[in-house]
Amino acid sequence: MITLTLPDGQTRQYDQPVTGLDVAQSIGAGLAKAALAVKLDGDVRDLSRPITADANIEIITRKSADALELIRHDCAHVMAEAVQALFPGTQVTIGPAIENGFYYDFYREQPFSTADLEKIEAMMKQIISRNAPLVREEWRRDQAIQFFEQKGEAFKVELIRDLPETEVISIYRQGEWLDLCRGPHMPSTSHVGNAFKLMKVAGAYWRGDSKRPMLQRIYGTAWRDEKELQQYLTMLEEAEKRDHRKLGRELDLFHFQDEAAGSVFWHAKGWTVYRELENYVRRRIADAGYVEVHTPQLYDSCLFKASGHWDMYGDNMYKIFGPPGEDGKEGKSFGIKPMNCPGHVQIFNQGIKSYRDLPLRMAEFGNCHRNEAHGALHGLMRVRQMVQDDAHIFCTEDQIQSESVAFCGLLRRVYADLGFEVARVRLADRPAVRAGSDAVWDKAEAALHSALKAAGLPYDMNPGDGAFYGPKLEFYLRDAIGREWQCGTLQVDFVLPEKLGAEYAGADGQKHRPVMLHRAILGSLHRFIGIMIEHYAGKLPVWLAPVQAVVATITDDANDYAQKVFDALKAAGVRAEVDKRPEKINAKIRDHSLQKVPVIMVVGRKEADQQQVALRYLGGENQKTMSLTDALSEMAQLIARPDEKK
RNA sequence: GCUGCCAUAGCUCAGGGGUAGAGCACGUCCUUGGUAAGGACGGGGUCGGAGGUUCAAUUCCUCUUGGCAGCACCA
Repeated sequence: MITLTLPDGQTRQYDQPVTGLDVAQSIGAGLAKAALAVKLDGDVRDLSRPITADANIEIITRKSADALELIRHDCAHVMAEAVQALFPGTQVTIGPAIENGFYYDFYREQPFSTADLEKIEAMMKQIISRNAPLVREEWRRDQAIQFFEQKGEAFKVELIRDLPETEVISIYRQGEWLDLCRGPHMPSTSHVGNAFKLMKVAGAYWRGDSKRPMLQRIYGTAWRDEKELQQYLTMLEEAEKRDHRKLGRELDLFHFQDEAAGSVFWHAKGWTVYRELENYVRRRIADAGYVEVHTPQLYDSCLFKASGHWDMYGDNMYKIFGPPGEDGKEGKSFGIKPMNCPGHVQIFNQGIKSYRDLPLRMAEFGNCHRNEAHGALHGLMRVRQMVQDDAHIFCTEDQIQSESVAFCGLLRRVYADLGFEVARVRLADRPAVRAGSDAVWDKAEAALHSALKAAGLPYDMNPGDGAFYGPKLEFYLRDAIGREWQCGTLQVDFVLPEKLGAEYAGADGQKHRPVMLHRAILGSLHRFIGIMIEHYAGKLPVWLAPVQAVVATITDDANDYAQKVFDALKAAGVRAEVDKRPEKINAKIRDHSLQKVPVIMVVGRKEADQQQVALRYLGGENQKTMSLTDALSEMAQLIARPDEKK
């Protein structure tokens, strides 16, 4: 007797093994028709597989949350069949469902072109309309290897060989075509529907390993219906409109050029945003008990050799080699700092530190250079020269927890001020290869766990992904169009203080090693500004906007008065401009709106006569006419920085 | 770094073996107009760089630099 429990708590009993389809049918013919798969105790399985034990069961239909993954995975199979039908000799590898869609990696000498994608799409539609059932078969290992070897599918053979002996080797057949696959799949290909689209072709390494062959990955997106697909495509368009590289140029914030690839030319407006943001963080961390320092750019290589960076990250560091000496000896070698930590330890090491000095929170907005690979560069998001809101907290092991709690609070405050929420926190714990004893790791990980609990932040684990020198927290924020960005980080470091000989005198009069917490809230200021530009679609909060108000005249008669308003705004600390061009007011409104200026103050003869301004907000439909005095006090409210607001 | 694609005016882009074109932007002039584009005229390009093929290259080929998408990387 098998007892199956439905989501609503109802139970059903069967005296012999049944399939998911049987269960659906026993509930209703309509459900059986709509069923795509079943979920047994949380595991999604084919509708046709026998159920042999008691379980909680849920019938998955197109409406279920799990349907998308099935649709996408099946779509990947359909695409693979289409590709092999159109391009014989192409080898298949793997093709999973991913966020928003799926991909499949192929091996073929000749690259796929964009035009090929259309052909593949057309073929996929044919395959789907053929509606072949997706049939699961279980094969013996040697049978599977022989079959794929005969077909010349070297990658599949490698996959099978690498499967553990205990693993069942399952094959899914759709008509003539079949693929090695763990499943699950929907009953037949027509369930894929037609709300899919092939998006792009790109290279991807076999098994993610840059030493192995480059495959061709075709990405597609797939949804339940046309409407969802359209929504997704619209979201992509929206993301494109917000692209910070485009807005950066249009709003005259910054530019890039070949002679300094990966470095930013900040224009006056962009630099205003940068300085505002940096100063904001500066005030916030000062309030939180940090001191700010500034350390050198260029160091003798011996420092980075001692810290371990020269060996570990040398390829990504900019190095300078001095001329050889007269005796023919090698010249000195230098490195431009890729991060601030070794410098901070040098400051810590000056004089004698006592436990009374701890925790010592040392911050720096230091310019760091990293020779990032060409392919990694991406606007402000990934640059070769950047500044982090970096700080190192020198503390005792016992202080890790309280410092982490305090940091979580500070980070939340900052994200909220900047218009974001913490979307996700992950705790990356000990990796296989690591420094430090297990006892110390236990303590550090426990401290981070309890810090997150004390801070009331839900989190999940990122097992084994900690740095070799200690566990870390990763903070993600979500932007206006739903994308997540990892910005904040807190890393516990047992290693660097030892390598660079940091110590303090404990209450016991003995020397002790401090622990270092590497932490950043925004991460790279460059990248964060990129994220903010996209989050706000260029319409930065008033306190960050490079130009906060423009005084625009209607006729020349108002020029003198406009100048007076402008002067008053400047005197009140507003970043203002005055527009006296002989253009119509419509054109002026349009120009400044496109420049995302938050406030436009229109002045004509009427306002000049009555010492008023017509104040109009960006994107607003109507305007408020008010006295200049009132306008100034309104502006004072608007430009208030988040940490200065009452 | 790897795979593919791309590079033409400040921007967005068209063109094509016989030394280039649009819209916007820019300049001058006219217009003084009340909340998202007023009008006329004009200036502007070694067609990313270096080689090669050719009578002739911006166009075809090779290399190189940079960009885009993805992969790898991200202390």
